[in-house]
Amino acid sequence: MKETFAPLAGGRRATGGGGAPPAPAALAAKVRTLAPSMTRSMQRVAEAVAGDPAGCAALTVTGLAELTGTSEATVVRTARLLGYPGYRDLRLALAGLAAQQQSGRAPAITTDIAVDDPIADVVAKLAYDEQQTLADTAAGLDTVQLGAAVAALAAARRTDVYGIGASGLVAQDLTQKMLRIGLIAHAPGDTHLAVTNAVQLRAGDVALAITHSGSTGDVIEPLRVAFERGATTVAITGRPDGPVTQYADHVLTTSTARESELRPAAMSSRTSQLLVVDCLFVGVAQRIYESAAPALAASYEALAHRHGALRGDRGR
Amino acid sequence: MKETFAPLAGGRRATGGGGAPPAPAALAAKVRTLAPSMTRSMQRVAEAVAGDPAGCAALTVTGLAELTGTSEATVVRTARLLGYPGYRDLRLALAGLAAQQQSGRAPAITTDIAVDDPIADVVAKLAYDEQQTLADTAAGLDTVQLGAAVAALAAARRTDVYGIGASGLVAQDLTQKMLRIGLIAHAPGDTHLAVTNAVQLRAGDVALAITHSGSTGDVIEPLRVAFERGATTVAITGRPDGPVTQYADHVLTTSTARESELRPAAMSSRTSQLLVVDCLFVGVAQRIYESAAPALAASYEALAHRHGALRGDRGR
DNA sequence: GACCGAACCGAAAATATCTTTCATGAGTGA
DNA sequence: TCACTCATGAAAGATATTTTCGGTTCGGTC
Repeated sequence: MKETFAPLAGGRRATGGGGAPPAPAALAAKVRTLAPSMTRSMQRVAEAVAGDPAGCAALTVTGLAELTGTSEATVVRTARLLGYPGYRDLRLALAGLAAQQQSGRAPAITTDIAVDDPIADVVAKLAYDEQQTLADTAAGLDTVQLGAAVAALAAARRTDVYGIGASGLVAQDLTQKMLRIGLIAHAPGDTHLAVTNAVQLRAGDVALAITHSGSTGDVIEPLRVAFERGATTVAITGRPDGPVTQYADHVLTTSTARESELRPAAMSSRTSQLLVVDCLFVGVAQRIYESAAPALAASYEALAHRHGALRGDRGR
Repeated sequence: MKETFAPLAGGRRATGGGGAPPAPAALAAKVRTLAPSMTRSMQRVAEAVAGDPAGCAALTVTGLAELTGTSEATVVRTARLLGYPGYRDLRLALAGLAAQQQSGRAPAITTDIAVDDPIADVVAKLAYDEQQTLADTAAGLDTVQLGAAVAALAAARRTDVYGIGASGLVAQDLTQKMLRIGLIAHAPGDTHLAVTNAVQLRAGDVALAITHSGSTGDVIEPLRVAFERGATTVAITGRPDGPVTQYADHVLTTSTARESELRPAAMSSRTSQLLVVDCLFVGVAQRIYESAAPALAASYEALAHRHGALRGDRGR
């Protein structure tokens, strides 16, 4: 009998070793995010869980193992990977998810975009998918990590942002915005430049890498250099277990939406990354509001001026 | 290889003789209804359960017993009385209830982002705003104009995309994607380059200008040149009455969401522009599917290879 | 005021469920 | 081909839940 002590029910559960708190409704997103790093058996389990939360919530660990043709151990492993201490907690979350789905509106499942879809359908489906991506990302974002990253950025002497390809544009977006509120940020255009820059970083600086795959060498390399130089490093990636996280003090996970031939992964990852970047920006702007406010106002001013040149500027 | 393939999870005990199916969300009511027929200890348990479903869902039977100063047996008895086969099922229902309650009180995000908003609120509000922007954009997009622009792009000998600042990133995004499916597109980095390029355009080419304000000279100028050279011109702008539309054969309108000091207009306009650009891209990819398909597949391949380097698996 | 019966209640045994360990074998890269 | 890693499930081990059973309290009765 372990009469230890009442485990202080009300409060938040002590986040186990994982670091990522259990997801409430972001489970489907999490499954998609982590699916690539799962083994086949675990994928089967994850698929079953994501496909029928209500049904799986009614199953014991043994039942789910049999249903998916795997073993109890695999089920537990999957639960762990999804961020729960064990199957019991996954099951609880599943029940919650099922209840939400039930009470909520229809799942509104959309089909993939087809080659012969009329243009109006394309618009509707793309908009829906991106909205979904945003919701997933927001739900799956670790606010603790985010807060830490914000704090680091706000206090940084200078910030380097690394990204290649589509992620490079996101990197530039963040850089532009940071410059606009008076922070020093760079987004080196190519890898060599990035590494050269990274060498200059030291404690108190921040290096931020953006890569969907989590394994883009061109981005990892400068981050590694920055990491070793003592800079605070942040990674924005869709693969929280990818190599890039090895050198990241803080990891921000972007969601991975289902993709189709006509809707490459790059689209949803970009949407997801931009949301994260926006969150970082706003968070930082809050922190340094005193000094950022004039800059923000100045931006306003400049824009208003442009608009003013137009016509009756219906402001706002 | 024991592909026994368990038919259904049915193996579990049938719901006891009770006959009453587990209550979904009417738990609080049920507690009140049954309270009179409960013993004192059971009432304590029922009260705790009804008062803090989320908290109780996190407790084991022992924990709840201690919290209420009763015993496990009493907790189980209470669960039975409430219509569940046992505590385990009550707990599951509790988790569902908690999730429902949580999701129920979501619409508090109608306010602007404040300086002292906690980071979690920032995430929620930003995501919500961007979703709103997407919905607005999709609703306001003229599919006829869009279709015409798609047709022009798909048939173009070459395409120039103009954009400055944040819009410049969107321009680059479109350019990257078009190149990836074998179309010739450029996004000149500065105005002079843009104009120089524009001079080369002629009938059968497309020039596409992206500007939120609709009056950005750096973007209008090259578009004007292209227009006069006989190229088909497209404008993506938030001001369908702005100067830029003067030289545009097709105008695609982006939505302008409300902005606040901490959420500059650039954010929502970017989201909006990207959606439009994605629609253009997908539309074009549909039109030239025959030639684009191999390129799209090749992109896939390249990505898969990257992933392959990470770990061995490629489901999907 | 004392006795009796019934029902409440909790401690601990019994059972079910979940978690961990460990040996095996499939797949991979050299 | 061989060594090696890692996924995998069987079974042991740990926890949680359910049941059993006897003590206790309360209300009614004589």
